[in-house]
Amino acid sequence: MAELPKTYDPSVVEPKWYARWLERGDYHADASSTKPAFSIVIPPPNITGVLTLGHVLNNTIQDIMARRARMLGHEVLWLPGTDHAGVATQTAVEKHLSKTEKKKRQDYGREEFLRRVVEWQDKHGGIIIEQLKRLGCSCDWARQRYTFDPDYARAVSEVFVKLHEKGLIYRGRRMINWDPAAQTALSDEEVIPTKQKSVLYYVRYEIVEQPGRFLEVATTRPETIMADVGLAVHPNDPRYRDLIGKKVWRPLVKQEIPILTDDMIDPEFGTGILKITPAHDKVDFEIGQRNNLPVVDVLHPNGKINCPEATELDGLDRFEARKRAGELLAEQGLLAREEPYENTVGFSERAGVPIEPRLSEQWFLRYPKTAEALAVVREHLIRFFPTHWEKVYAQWLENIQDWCISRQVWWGHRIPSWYGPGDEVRVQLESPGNDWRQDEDTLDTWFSSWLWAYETMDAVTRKKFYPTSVLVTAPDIIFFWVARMIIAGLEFKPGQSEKDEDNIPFRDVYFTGLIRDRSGRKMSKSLGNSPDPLELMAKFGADGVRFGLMRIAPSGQDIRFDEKQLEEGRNFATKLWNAARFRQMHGPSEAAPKVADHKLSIYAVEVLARLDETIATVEEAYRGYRFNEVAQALYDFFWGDYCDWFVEAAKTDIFAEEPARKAGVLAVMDHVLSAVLRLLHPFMPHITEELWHLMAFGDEESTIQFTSPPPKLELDAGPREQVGAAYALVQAGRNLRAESRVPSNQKARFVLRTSTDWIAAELPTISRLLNAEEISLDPGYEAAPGVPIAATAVGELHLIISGGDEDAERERLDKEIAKLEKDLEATVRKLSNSSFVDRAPPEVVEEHKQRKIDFAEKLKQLRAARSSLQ
RNA sequence: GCGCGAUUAGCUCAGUGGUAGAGCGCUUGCUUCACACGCAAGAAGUCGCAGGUUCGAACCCUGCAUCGCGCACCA
Repeated sequence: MAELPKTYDPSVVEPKWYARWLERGDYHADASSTKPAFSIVIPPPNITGVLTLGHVLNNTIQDIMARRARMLGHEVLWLPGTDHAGVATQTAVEKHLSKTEKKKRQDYGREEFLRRVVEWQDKHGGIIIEQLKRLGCSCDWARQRYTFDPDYARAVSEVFVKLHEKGLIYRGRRMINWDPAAQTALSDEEVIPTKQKSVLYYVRYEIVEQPGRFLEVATTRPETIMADVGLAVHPNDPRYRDLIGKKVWRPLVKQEIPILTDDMIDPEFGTGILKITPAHDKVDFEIGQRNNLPVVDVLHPNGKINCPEATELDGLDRFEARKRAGELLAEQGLLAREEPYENTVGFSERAGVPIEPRLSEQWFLRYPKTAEALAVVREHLIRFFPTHWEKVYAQWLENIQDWCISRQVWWGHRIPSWYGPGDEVRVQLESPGNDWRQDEDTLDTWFSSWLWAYETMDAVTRKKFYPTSVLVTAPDIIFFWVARMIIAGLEFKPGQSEKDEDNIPFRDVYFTGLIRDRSGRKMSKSLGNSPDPLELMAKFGADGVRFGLMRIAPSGQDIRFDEKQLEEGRNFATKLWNAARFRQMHGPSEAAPKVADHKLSIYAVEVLARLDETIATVEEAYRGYRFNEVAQALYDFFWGDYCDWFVEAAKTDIFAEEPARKAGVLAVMDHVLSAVLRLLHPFMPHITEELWHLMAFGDEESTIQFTSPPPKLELDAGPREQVGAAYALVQAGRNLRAESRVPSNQKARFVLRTSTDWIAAELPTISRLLNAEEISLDPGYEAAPGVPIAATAVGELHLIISGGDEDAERERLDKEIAKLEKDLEATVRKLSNSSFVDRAPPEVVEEHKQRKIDFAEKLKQLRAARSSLQ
């Protein structure tokens, strides 16, 4: 057996194992398996995307669940794929072409442009897939899907046709969110309300019937005044009652417009008068409808002013026009004043520019099954983790609006609507004939992703794996994706029966936190605060990154990212490696050690008992999707209980010349290491597989991936109290050493004043842990003045040093006595409180009683020592 | 305006009713025969504020403050 190198090199080991796992076909999901099914569909990353820390977090969690399920004997399907990401991809390609070829998409024409997008997709697509593989994701790559796969695309069209037949999809001229940069309609969800510093202009409108009298109207958008078709006040506003029905002169492009009333006007806002601009505001549009007002549109689709009558403004960009309009009004004496103002403006999620409310002919979906979608979550047919997202979900569904599903981008699923001779419209998959032309628009990307949970599966796969077990996603797409997938499942019923429970897309939804940078900002490309996960993996290993991230990712909380945390993950991997290395130095391991056949030291029993407790903690934490707790429990057990305490204590037996004892200790090490490797495997797949083989815990052909996690041993925990006392003794001794400035490399001598008999047998180990030259037991020991002393449960411990410093020791003892007195007093006070004794749980009272005895005993020891120093 | 989170050691965060925890950072001592990506010891917190419930509150309740995130027809 070759000795393992001192530090573990993940850059070689990780790719090696990943390649082998793929070769073996370990991630292929067998739909005909009789094993219980466990399935996850990946939230498909954008085809042209690159891996972010968010992906790392999200996919590590999915991988942990998939790997654990395999170990537990499930047939696992983790279905991967990518999303064509309409607007996002098109924008990226447009940017690229404008940079490299200085051309716009219109310069190429639709066909050529799409060819360029496909070219781009083939070049950049799949990068992220390779990155996921580097992370160790155990997806069934043979089933990788794409939202543009021919049959997937066909399903998207079919769904459109079906919903149209049901009357749920309709075409209409309505107010929509227009992105002037991408020049497409957007859904409400793609509009990000953003606080903005702007200016409130108070514009003067002259009353037609009373020349010389002006009405002041507050607006943030003077550039749309030319589109004003009226003013409105609240019907009960006494200030303006006499003006209702009269007219005013519209500034900039002079025209008479009426003054009317509407309940929606807030008399408190501005001057209590609203200018009605139906073409450029949703509320104004509604008021206009109610009052039969015309619609005057003064904006081009690209956001430039379209108003030849206003020569000064025509052709200007909307923001320049706003400034200029203000100036013009001022010049004409029609601007009463302007004041700084903060308002909320909708920005396009993709292009990052303010959206324009715009009247436009679009396709809409009236959501089906909203009541059912609410019910399945409220009744916990689908469980959310953490649960508070249920409320957010419900709020959205209860206020749901029709979904604008058409987009004026070229990259997307073409709408299956055909326009024939004589304004005839047909919605169907194939073209009705030669003289029919297809709708130019494409569908919102999410109109294809909402089918992802089942349209990625063929009938056989669906039978075995649908509904999926769990969905792992970030909460920012709860409306975009999660809610819509639930609706799709309930509406299209891809399950094996008509029942909701067979058609919901997933049983559980786990919402991850968002990863922020150190100063709490959201990570984004533009801020440049998003580290490259591949560099991080090169530095810390995929396992180190995974473990480090998971350990600090509490369920559902946002995470402030710090590279230090990944360093800890890497350090933990090295620790694991070295612990295995240490074991290996003492001979070959046993694959299935029978620890019960050996006579075990009290330390061995302790570590085995702690392992049992850890397994219980881990299992409980998994049930609640608390992965950070799993990671922390394993970290604490392995580093603390096993390495720091057990291995150090075990060295007594390892280096002793007693084969039986040595064999026992090695068996326990094998047992624990084998268990820890299996418990850690979902988090750190590569290093655990590597060590599994190096330690020969499985045979050549086997893999840790399909071994079951260790069962609990359920040992008799008899000697645990002794171990606790022994370890406490060691800590007390180490403390004495440090405070008395006996350096770590210097042997020390101790005397323990005790009559406890079992201690004698443990002296070799205790001495080793204390780096003591000698510990003598003396029930009647009288310490010389100035000798450092510590009170322990098994008696006073004295550190023998030449020329003890009486003053220092006096001071130290006083401090310790004072602290003990305080603790004892608090305990006594509590116990003398009859309400506490009567009403607290008996075991708590018992604990306090014991504590009181321990404190009193220690205090007695220390006071005796102190009095000898008078 | 409504709703949801957060507020614990210098930093990042665990901790859901019984003597305040981890890692990093810091101080001190150690290259001690697995590991300096390490070992040992230590300093460091009126658990955001104010009330309440309770024998007992970081934890439960009610306000308030600050930060973040949703939702809403702020012109």
